Amino acid sequence: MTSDQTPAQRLPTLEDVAQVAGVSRATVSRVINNIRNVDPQLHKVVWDAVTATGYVPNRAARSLVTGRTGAIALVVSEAENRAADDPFLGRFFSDPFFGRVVGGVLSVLRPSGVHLALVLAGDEDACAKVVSDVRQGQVDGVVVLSLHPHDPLPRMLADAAVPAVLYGRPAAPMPISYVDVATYQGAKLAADHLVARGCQHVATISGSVDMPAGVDRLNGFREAMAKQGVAYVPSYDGGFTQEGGERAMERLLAEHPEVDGVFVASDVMAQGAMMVLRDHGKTVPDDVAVIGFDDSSAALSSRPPLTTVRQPVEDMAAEMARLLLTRIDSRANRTTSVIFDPDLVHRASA
Amino acid sequence: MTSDQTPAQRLPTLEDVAQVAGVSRATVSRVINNIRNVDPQLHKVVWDAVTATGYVPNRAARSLVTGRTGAIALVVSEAENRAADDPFLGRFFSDPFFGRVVGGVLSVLRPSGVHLALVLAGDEDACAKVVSDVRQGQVDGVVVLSLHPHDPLPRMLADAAVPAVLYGRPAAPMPISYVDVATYQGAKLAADHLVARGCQHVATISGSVDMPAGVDRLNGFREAMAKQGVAYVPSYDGGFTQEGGERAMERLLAEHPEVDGVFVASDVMAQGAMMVLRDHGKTVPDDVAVIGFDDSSAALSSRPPLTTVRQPVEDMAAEMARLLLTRIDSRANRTTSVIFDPDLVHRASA
DNA sequence: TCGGGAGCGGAGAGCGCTCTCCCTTTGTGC
DNA sequence: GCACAAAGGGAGAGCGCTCTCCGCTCCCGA
Repeated sequence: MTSDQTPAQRLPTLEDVAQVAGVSRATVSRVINNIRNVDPQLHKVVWDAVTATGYVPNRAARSLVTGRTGAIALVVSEAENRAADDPFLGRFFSDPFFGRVVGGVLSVLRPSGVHLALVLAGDEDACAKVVSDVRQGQVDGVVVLSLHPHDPLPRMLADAAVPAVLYGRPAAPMPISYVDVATYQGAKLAADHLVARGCQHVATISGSVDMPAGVDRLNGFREAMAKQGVAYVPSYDGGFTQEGGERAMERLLAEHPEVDGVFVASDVMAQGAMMVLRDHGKTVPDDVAVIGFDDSSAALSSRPPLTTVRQPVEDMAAEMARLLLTRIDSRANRTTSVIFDPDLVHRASA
Repeated sequence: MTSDQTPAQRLPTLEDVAQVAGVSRATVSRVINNIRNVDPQLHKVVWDAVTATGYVPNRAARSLVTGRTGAIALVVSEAENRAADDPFLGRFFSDPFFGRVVGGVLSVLRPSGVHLALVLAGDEDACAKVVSDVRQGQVDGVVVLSLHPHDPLPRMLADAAVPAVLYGRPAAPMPISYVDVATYQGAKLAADHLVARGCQHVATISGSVDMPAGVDRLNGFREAMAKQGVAYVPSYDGGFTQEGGERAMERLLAEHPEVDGVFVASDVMAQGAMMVLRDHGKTVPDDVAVIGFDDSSAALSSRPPLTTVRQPVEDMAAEMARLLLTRIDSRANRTTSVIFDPDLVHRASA
């Protein structure tokens, strides 16, 4: 009664485990970190002692000596000069995308005990902060969701040669790892589906053409239609916003009233486009078939539900985490890219 | 040339700063942590040395001795027995709410250098993990977004007497800190606005009545209408989903076709309700005025844009962080609640 | 039988920081 | 002028862990 004056206060340390197991601190450490050959019997004895004591490694102490923090940052970078009231960030969090990314990343991180720190990088200073954070060992690396084509963060990370993985190909070529979806292939799925439905007059509403996703979705669709023998596809820029999608569809209907199939480069734009179609008395998909891209929440809440090209977001996010952990482990500064195949999700709009 | 073999490798430590400043390590530490009286002149000398060396405290070393990690977790808890394919999490990330919470929390955390770790607690095991994480010092405390009334996490946190702050009053009374919005007051704003518009036949579509938000929004609205002399307000349960809102509106129109004003307990339900109104040839707000609650993305993307009761989410989230940091600092186990005033955001629907 | 290597485990030195002592210096009241 | 207090600053002991040495044991081939 007098010996244990700290009932539930002090957490068990390596020393405690070592004492229970009857070995030295070093051996317990080796067992826990699976280093070198430890006698299998001892191995078991040590693990029993670990469970008996309820030992959990102190990550601060471990960090101190290894120089790793055991944490990576998920950076949501929206850095770009623009009006302070631009609700872009709101719009970004506006669909399951973010949640899917987090889920995918955590599925890889959790088993390895690595923490995920959330960081919002709103301007160039914040980007600089991110870079210095990883250089100063606040985190071991970063996974980046970069929302703008002119975001300086990817370049800064590449220059600093710091462990980082992007979601999506960077706007300009640079030595940095990323995961992406095979956009051309996705656009082809949409094109082939529209043609198979018997659409005779196909058009497309594109995203901003200064973004890789915008360009690729447009060119991919054109190429796929060309393969189907359709030499020309009218296209209208919707700028990846709902209002842009509405305007683009207005123009499209005005200039090509005979249109009976549209590939819209994002679900949000498609939602706007379908509202306009409805206003013009066109039914979807009977008068005009519509296919979106992303499979965001807009795809489900729109009427009718949107047929759309889906990216395997969770898998891509998980791969980001995997790439990053590998990169951190093998201190080599190699950049890698992994490209995933998209799916066509069949719903009512096409 | 031979002395500095590690050009940009080794980060400056307290020792380095001390050497530059010509004082001891202890003094630098005192200056940096603002502890005891240090000669103001020395104070300046030390800070100059800090900037000169580019020193940044090593948080692992600091954690090791203070026993604090300098990190808190943002737990998104959706634990509850239900179908695996329930897309609730997706729906949750489906609006700016999450982003606004993160922004609010980070605005407080950033200046104090505290990290925000994201944790998804999907089931009871994950909740137990959260509790043990904070007991084992993986994080210093948790900020919780609990999505279900039967979520076991709040109770577990309360029982463990661990630093934690909830967003929203817990479903059952328990000793745990939380921030919330004055729901009755918000409902009153909606009621008064509908009456002021001249609505004669007011009804409400409520959320799930097993959730505090559901009950309070309903009762608050009834009470406020009663104060306006309206003894009875027909109400229909929409279960906080878009489909539920649609069904509730269908029933409402069937049973009370004369309705000319509706308070809908969430924007998502209001979006569904407005679609139904439109299908029935009713215009909003001329035939029927609609007021939502939350000010989520649905409020802006719906047609017409939704007049809605807005919670000061950023402020509330910031307060959560503040409460948590205070609680962590003063190891006392005191629970607090802070209640915020809602606003009525005037848009086109009412 | 003996040397040598391989395998296994222990001892101990820190990682960078905070914080408790303790010494020095300066101020203050009689 | 002296005793005492108070305040500023230094020395040094760890926090809990990893990892490099190093020594012991065992096994194998010569």
